[in-house]
Order: sequence, then C-alpha cells, then structure tokens
Amino acid sequence: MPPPPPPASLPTDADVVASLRLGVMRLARRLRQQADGDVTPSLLSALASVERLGPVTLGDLAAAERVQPPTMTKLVARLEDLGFVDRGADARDRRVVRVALSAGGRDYIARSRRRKDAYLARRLERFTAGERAALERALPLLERLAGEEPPS
Amino acid sequence: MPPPPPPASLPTDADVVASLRLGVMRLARRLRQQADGDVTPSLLSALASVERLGPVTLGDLAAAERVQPPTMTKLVARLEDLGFVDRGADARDRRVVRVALSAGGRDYIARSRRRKDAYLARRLERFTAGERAALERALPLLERLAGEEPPS
DNA sequence: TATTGTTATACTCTATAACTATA
DNA sequence: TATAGTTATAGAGTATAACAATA
Repeated sequence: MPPPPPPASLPTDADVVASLRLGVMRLARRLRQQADGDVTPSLLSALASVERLGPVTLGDLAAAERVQPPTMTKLVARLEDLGFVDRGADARDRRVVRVALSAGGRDYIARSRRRKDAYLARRLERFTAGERAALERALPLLERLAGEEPPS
Repeated sequence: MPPPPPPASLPTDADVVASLRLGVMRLARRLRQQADGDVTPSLLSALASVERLGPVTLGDLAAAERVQPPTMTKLVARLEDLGFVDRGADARDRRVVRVALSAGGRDYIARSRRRKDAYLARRLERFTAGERAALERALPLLERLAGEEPPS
C-alpha cells in the first residue's frame, strides 16, 4: 500500500480520533488498575467470550478476543486455575481443545456484574441523565471500532 | 470501608458499565496493536501530556498520566532516547527533573496527528454523520471517567 | 526528616518462533 | 504435509519496595 492517496478529506475527524485514542487508552489504564484481585480485565473479557460463545475451541476464542493462540492458551490456563472454565479435548479431533464455562465461572460472572463495576458505576452516578444517554449511544460504536476487521 | 451499603440503586447502569468496560478494553487492545513502530500509545499519551503541560516535573507528569513515578521514569527515558523530550535538573532544587518537548517531539506530534490516527480514521469513514456525532459527544465523558480522582 | 526521583524486582499481557501431537 | 495448540522467549507497561540525592 503506497502512502495515503490525496488525504484532504478527514479534517474535522482528526481531533475526534486523537481524543478517542487518548481517552480510551487512559480509561483502559484506570480500569486495569481496578482489576479485582486475580481477575484482570483480560481474563474477564475472555470469560465473557466463553459465556457468549458457549463451549468453544481455543482457536475460535483467540480469534474472538483478537489475540494470538499462545496468549489465549495462557489466559485459559489461568481461568482454569481459578475454576472458571473447564477444558477438554474434543473426542473426534483430539488436537482440538474445547473450553466451557463452569459453574464457578457462571457464579463469578453473576457476582462480577453486581460488584466489579462499582468503579464506573460510582462515576456514572455523577453524570446527568443526558450524559448517560450520550455514553450509552456511543457504546455500540466503540464495539464496532474494536471489533471490525482491518480493511486490508 | 465495609461491603457495599444497600445497593439496590444502580440497576440499569449495570449493563452500560459492563459494555463500557469490555468495549474500552477491547478497543484499547486494538489501538495498542496499532502502535506505530517504537512509539506506543503509552509513550504518545505521555508525550501529549508533556506538550500540554509544558516543561514539567517528572512527578507532575506521572500524576497527570496517573502512573507511579517509576513508570514515568521509564517512559521519559524512552522518549529521551527517541529524541522527543529534553530532560534537565531544576537549577534551584536539584532533586527535581524537568521534562520539556524537543523540536523532534514537536515534529513527531505534528506528523502523528496526520498519520498515526489512520486506523481509527478509516473506521470512522464508515460511520454515518449521526454516529460520528454520537461518538464525539461521548468523548468528554470518557475523559471524565478516566480523569476523575477516586471518591475515596 | 521529608521529598524527588531511580533502581531492583515482579507480574500481566502480548507477540513471534519453534515445537508437539494429531489428522 | 497441514492444523491445533503449547512451550520458549522477549518486550511493553505497570506496580511496590528499597535506595540515593537533595532539601
């Protein structure tokens, strides 16, 4: 891909983009610091994907979380140590590892949804209804920004 | 601080909070992966703070970036290696280190603002005007969430 | 003694490269 | 030979604890 074609197009977006990048990175750092004991945001994110996808192969889980397989191997090992997932070899293709949410993982997610979000919830309490609504409207957009595949 | 007082208050917020946490962490991961060569998002964020605050002590910079001083020591050392900041002892209190943007740093920031944001800019191009506006309205809210001090 | 910053150490998260086991 | 996952290794980013230099 040669350098950019005649840019001259996204001028007002530049500030949005810069603010978004800095704001997201800083908020992510704060959230990481709020990690609840052993369960870091990466683990929680992976656990949420296991819940969402049901029993899932390690490779699919890595793809869903957009990390490389070795990273997911480690995350799953820690989730297993914590008793949050069960791991078993696929009966038909014994190379494949299937990861499933355990009862403990389900409990943790349920507890987490009431407890772990206290940090943000406290801050949201200080937002006006309009501000909260604005934030809520932006959430699917964040997901889209994070989730789409690079356009080549 | 004893466990939570009678929660029973922030019910609808819970989903917002969970989505925000997961969305922000995932987008942060993607942005980290987009790091431009040697200049990672952490470095760029610190560099932006140096620009914003002007010649600044290492401690104030750490506070602004909400990291611990040892972390900032490392980040500043790398920015110095890259030629983006100058570091000098304060003449009057020689314990103090002052960090200032160099010409190279200023150049980098200027280039970066046209180039480094391509990842998000490409994605934003696919948003409607309304979606972009929604995102823009949410940005100051992200800053507030990331920036406020914990309420005890 | 108090403050500013650095060094030492450790852990999480992530990656790439090389390997194992299975197909 | 090709695929799924693991092991080995490395580096960024962060923290706490212990230290040094200066006030």
